[in-house]
Amino acid sequence: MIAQEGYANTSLRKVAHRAGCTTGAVTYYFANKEELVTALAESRFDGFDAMLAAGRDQPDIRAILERWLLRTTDDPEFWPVMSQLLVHARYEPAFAAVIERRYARHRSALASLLSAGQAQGTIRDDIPADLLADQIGAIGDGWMMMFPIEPKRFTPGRVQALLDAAITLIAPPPGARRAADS
Amino acid sequence: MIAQEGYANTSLRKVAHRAGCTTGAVTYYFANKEELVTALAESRFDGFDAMLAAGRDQPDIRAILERWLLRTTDDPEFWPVMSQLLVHARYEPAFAAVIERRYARHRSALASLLSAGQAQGTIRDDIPADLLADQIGAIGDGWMMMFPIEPKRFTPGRVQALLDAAITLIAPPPGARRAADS
Amino acid sequence: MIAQEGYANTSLRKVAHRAGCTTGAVTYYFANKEELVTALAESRFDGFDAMLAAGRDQPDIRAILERWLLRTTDDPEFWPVMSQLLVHARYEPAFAAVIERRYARHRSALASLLSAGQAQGTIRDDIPADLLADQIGAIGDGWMMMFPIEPKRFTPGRVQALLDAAITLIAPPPGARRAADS
Amino acid sequence: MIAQEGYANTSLRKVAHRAGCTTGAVTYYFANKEELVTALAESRFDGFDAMLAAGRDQPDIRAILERWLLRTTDDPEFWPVMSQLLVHARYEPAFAAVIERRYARHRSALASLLSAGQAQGTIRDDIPADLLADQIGAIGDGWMMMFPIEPKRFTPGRVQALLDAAITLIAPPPGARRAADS
DNA sequence: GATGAATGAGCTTTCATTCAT
DNA sequence: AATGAATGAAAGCTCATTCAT
Repeated sequence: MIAQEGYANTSLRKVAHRAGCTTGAVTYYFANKEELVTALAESRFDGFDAMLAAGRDQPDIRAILERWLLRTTDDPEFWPVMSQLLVHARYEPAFAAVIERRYARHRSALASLLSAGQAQGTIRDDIPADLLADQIGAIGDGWMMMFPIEPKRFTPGRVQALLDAAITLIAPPPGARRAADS
Repeated sequence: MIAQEGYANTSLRKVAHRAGCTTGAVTYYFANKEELVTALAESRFDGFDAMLAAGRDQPDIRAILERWLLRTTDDPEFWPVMSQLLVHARYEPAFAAVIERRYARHRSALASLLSAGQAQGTIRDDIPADLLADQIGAIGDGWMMMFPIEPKRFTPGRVQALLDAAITLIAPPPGARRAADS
Repeated sequence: MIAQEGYANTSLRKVAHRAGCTTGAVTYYFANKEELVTALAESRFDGFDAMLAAGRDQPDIRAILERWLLRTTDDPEFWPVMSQLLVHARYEPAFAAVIERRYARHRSALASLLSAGQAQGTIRDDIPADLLADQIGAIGDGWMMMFPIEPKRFTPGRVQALLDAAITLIAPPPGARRAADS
Repeated sequence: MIAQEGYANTSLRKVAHRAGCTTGAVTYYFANKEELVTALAESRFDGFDAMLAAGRDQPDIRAILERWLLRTTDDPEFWPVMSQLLVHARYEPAFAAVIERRYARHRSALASLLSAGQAQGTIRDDIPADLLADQIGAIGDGWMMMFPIEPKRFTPGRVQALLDAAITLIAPPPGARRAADS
């Protein structure tokens, strides 16, 4: 509902109707709208975490980014929903807290992954891992933000190119890599 | 109003009250809410363009990024407003068109700047300029998205570090630069 | 509406319908339900004050009581409305304040009237005027409270008898009167 | 619940929650809300009757009034509950019937008490006993009505003074008493 | 140019009530 | 005996919009 109509146009009535129940049933399970939306946010993050965990055994920064990007085709509503939720988080405190906690966790996971990559020489080490994680996170958020507005720009080919470019950005410079190899 | 209360909590009534006029006056000048919001978006882009134009004579990618980031302290409501507008653009076509047009212009300006930088050897050239522009744009959007939610993470020091890291990401790798210099 | 259906069964919708306008029109003039009800209370008190003022030139305790009692036949909804309002006042502070202020005024007016009567020897003076005023007020409130529940008990004859009895209660005792006469 | 939040703000949900059971349990024991409220009214009257009966052996009009007034400090919720119930009785017939029956009984008990007093010469006999009973009842109801709104006016001292005044009002006038004595 | 009255639809939420379990 | 899911109506209130003035 949120993905298709937007947060502002999503009413409990419409949600109930789409869920095939009455408005009363919705408010029976969720004390109020904020609680419903917060539960939705948690569930989306859970789904995303599960997806990340699926590839935990062989942690690979490219695979992570790829999975994030493939959410687009995988579940084309994931980004639209998340961007709606994120943008409204600011005005619903209980909700903002969820976002903050979850995002911090993702960032630190990403940072430790990058840090490991730097030790192995597969990630450039001229930028601290936490800053790299912030930039990668920002790139992901930026894509997420633009996708709902200009989905046509996210063709499979372009997505692939963006992915390659992102990998290249954080790869060690050829000279440095050579130095590490020697 | 939008920055402080969020798009969903912004009504024509409140806008009128803050503007010191009646609701009727608002609807007199703007046929409907979408037109008002679209006008607001245009004006924000205009302001941003003016800011960019101010440094047009000596185009410097670092200065551009710096100006974008400094919007945070400069006009702390710029990012919150823009993120609210962007996220709602999807559901108001006339409005989405404005975004699309303006963003495309910014991206191509950024791409030509990066392209010039690549020719001069100040920007890495192992990634096509248009892809680099997309990534830089995404980073900017990502920052814009997170700032309203976690403003505390955007301390002046962190902003500076993020800026430096972004510059480093798109700088030519040491080896490549030396090769270009020779 | 309140008189006929009771406070709890009175909705803005019903009020609007009876007033021949939309719910929006009601909330346009009254910010919320409490404000509407408070305005109603004020207006009822105003009406009652006007009625009292009409006989101000020749202040006569019997006439006052008579007018209060005749409200029953005069405007048979006055008591039902007032009792509903009074009972709900406790839970709507802005509204309770109005009641308190207005009642205090009536009580003091009544007390000074009784005091004057005591000086003239037309009112018993073995009970302080303010206590007498409280008792008279309580009698009036008690009538007001019972009337809506058992209107049949308030036949014109009974009302007259109650009035006579009340007057007798506060009249000077025969002995005392004789003493005053001498 | 009714005393604290008012009749209009009392829902079966809240009652159930306070009783530590489910809404279903409430509707299991009481077919509907009116039945619950009626049962409450009966129980309150029962409690009041029990209190009156406690002093039945030595019937004393002052003691009766005193007990009624002491309900205030005894059980400070008695008056607020009763006034809420009474005022709503009008709009719930089954409930109004209970009130009518119970009140009639109290009034006749009071009237016979007063009549006996008149025979003994302890109560003024220039007003028929039934009218006196009505007035005393009205005074009690008036106090009950005002107490929830302005509890601060009912200090122990004031309550005592009101009680004394009421007794004085219905006492035989000094002259008449002397005449009866001779 | 601007007002302010008014509309009517829609919102979130609360509620009494029903009923299968 | 009691639960708890679910209903459907109604509540107070907000809103974008219209329009006569």
